[in-house]
Amino acid sequence: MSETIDLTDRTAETDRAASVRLNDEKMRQILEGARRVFLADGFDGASMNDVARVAGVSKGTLYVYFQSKQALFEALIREEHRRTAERLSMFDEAEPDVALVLTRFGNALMNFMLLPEHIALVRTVSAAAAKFPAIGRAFFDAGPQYGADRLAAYFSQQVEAGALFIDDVNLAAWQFLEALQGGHLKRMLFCVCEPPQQDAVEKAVARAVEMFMAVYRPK
Amino acid sequence: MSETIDLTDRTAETDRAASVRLNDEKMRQILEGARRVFLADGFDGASMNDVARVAGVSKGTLYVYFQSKQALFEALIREEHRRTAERLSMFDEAEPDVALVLTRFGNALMNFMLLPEHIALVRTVSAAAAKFPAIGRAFFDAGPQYGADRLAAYFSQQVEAGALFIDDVNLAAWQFLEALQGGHLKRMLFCVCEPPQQDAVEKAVARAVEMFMAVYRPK
Amino acid sequence: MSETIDLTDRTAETDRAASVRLNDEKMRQILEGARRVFLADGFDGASMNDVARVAGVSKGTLYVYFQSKQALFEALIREEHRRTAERLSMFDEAEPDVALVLTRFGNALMNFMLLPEHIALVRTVSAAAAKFPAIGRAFFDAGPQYGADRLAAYFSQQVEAGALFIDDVNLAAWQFLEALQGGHLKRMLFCVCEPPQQDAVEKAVARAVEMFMAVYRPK
Amino acid sequence: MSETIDLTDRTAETDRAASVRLNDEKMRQILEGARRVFLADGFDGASMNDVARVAGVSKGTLYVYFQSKQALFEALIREEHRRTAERLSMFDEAEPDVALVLTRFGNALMNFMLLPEHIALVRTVSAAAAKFPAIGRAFFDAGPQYGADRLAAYFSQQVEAGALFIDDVNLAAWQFLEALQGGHLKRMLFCVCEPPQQDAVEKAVARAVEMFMAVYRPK
DNA sequence: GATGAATGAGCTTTCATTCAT
DNA sequence: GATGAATGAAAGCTCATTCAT
Repeated sequence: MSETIDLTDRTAETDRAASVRLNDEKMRQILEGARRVFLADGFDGASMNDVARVAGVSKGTLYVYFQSKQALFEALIREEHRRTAERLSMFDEAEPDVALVLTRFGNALMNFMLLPEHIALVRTVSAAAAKFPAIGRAFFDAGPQYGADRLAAYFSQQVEAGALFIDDVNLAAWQFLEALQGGHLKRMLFCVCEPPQQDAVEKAVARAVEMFMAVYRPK
Repeated sequence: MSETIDLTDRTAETDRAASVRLNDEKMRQILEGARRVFLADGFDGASMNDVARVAGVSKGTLYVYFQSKQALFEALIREEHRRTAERLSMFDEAEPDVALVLTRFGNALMNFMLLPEHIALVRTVSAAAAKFPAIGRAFFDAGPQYGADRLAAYFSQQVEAGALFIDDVNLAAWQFLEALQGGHLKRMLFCVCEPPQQDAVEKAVARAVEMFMAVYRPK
Repeated sequence: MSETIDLTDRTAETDRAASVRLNDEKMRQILEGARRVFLADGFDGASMNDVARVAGVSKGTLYVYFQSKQALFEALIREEHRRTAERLSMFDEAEPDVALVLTRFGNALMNFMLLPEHIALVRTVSAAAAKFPAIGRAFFDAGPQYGADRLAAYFSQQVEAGALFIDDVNLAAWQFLEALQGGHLKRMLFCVCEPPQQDAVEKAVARAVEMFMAVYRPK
Repeated sequence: MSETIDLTDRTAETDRAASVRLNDEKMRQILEGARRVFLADGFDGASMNDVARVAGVSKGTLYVYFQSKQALFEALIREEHRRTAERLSMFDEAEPDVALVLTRFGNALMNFMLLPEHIALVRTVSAAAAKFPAIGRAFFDAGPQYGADRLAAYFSQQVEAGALFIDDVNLAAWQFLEALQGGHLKRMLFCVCEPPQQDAVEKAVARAVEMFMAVYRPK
């Protein structure tokens, strides 16, 4: 069952035909083609024909590397969310100014989340989640949930250090992450438009930090 | 071009064949069938066959009422976001306790946004937005944006009345709306799971109100 | 499971989409096209494309009338073996000369079994039987077995009437039917050649009757 | 043209690439794999992929040893019918009891013909005969026809020796061979079932001998 | 107005075959 | 000599759409 596949534990090797060493270059070509086509058209909207053409390989070759359209899609999403996870910046735990840490983190995160290609990924994965729950879950765990966990851990640290007063660090993390967006992500998700002005984003981040510090900073 | 269609200005009448008065009952049947199928399978994943079967009409009849699959989908989304817009409760401007107003509003909104059928709509529309930007925009304007505008207007009122201190009411509205979600909407969007416990949602709403009041309430 | 389908109980109606009355002419066209293509190329060798072209309908239409290639093939074989069964002539029980009855029957049967189109059917069905046992069994029951049963019943009558002495009428029937062939059927089955000369067949029939009467006629 | 190939005159050597001495072990492996796959799935139903996998060699290697799928199939059938021919037991010309000779021969032949793998071969070859007449003919000549010829030669001997009275030894041979089957071969051909009970086969053989001796034994 | 039969383009996938290594 | 990566044609099948009734 596709539902039971744990995407996070798969390595690229397991996508390949057993005991066969396929061409790495071709593999990259195919995944790149799949990325372009799937992210543009969605799972159902994309055709293997298109993927083959964009990847510059024959349709048959697609099936040498991947068992099915679904398998290719899953491999792609796996690949993508690995990049996503790697992207998540760490917190500078040595920096004593919590507001500064959050501001830096917020700006970095927003810059990434508002990239058109990330928006396309979100769109594609959320649509696919209805059909392939495992894919949606893997993306959620490695992306939003992972980020929230890291942030909550940072908060716990600061609470112990007496720099913050928070009773529910998880909820606090989620709400800070949501507030950061200031509607910009939703607008891009639905409106297919250019990313917002850099200063609008920075202002949203600044206000989110302000709001957060107003509640959770010790008086 | 689908990009130029302005969904918000269309009335149901303009979908119909010119100069013919079609059966309203059939029309409702078709839209209900389309709702079930499109929201379950997405635009590309749905087939007109399924829509016809679920609606209980013949495939030919579908094309009597709608020019194409795309036209039917657009009509459906239009219908849906009209319901959505109607759903958005008003603010009790007479109630002097702002925190209470926001809490009531927040709970009502979250209860609606976390309905599985609303999640399905969000998924479907965001996926379709890549192909049919007009649909995404119409949904955004009538849904999230409309809500933010109403909330911002309420904030302006309260600022004038001296009950709140806000310099950017729009940003404040958006951030309050985002903070309300506390990650629950994202989880449902990606994870195909049951709506969260009622008390978890209420806690998220309460904290969002607290956070908001901490920054914007006059000292 | 295809294995459990009882071909003999199906009527033509059940092949059709439920509650839909499809065009009889088209149905006949399709079955005729299928007959030509399947009997010439076998199940695996035939393509639905070819069937559609030979039948003079579109590929899509094939699937309006039949759910799958296998379903079409099964319907065809059902149709064919109905014709086959009808073909089996009765025995003139009033005729007192048993040898004459057997000679007439043998000649009629051989004339039918050696028809190129019957040979093609035997080839196709026996090959398909490995994949679809139900088809092979249905053909066997309605063809060879049915014939053997009828013949055995006739023998029983003659035994009771004192015209023949047979202890195992079933075995006697089978061996008479086999002896009739005199290698001609095998030659056509493997050699793709013209049916043998009429007099060669008649001689084989005559010898088979002789042989049969030599053992089973009362002295 | 495949029609003009005379399988009976080919030796294994001519299948091989000119002037190369290929590995005999590999050759056997391939033919064994081909036997398993072709006899199970038929010519059209079998894939070179399956043959390669079952044979334990690479797909490329198949084409080193055989020019094409058809060539491999022909080589296999050639191989098979050589085994078949070798299988045909000789007649004990010294044994004075003709009925005993025929009974021994009949039992040995039936035991062989009813082997599931022989049935599979008959099915596969008869199906292939429509497409590759040369294959069907080669099988017929080396199998049924060869057997009938040997038997007819034995009959001639016995006629000359005064042990039998037969005017057409060829027809007599064929009819004895057919009568032996008693329907058992047909049943297995169409019904994909277990071989019949040993005693049922022996009874059929005994009756066939009886019937034969009743006509052709001198009074 | 409503139907459902019919279509043909296009879908995912398989397969016999080739070729560089 | 043996391999397996790569191919493109063709397979079975689906689907949005049209049209005669």
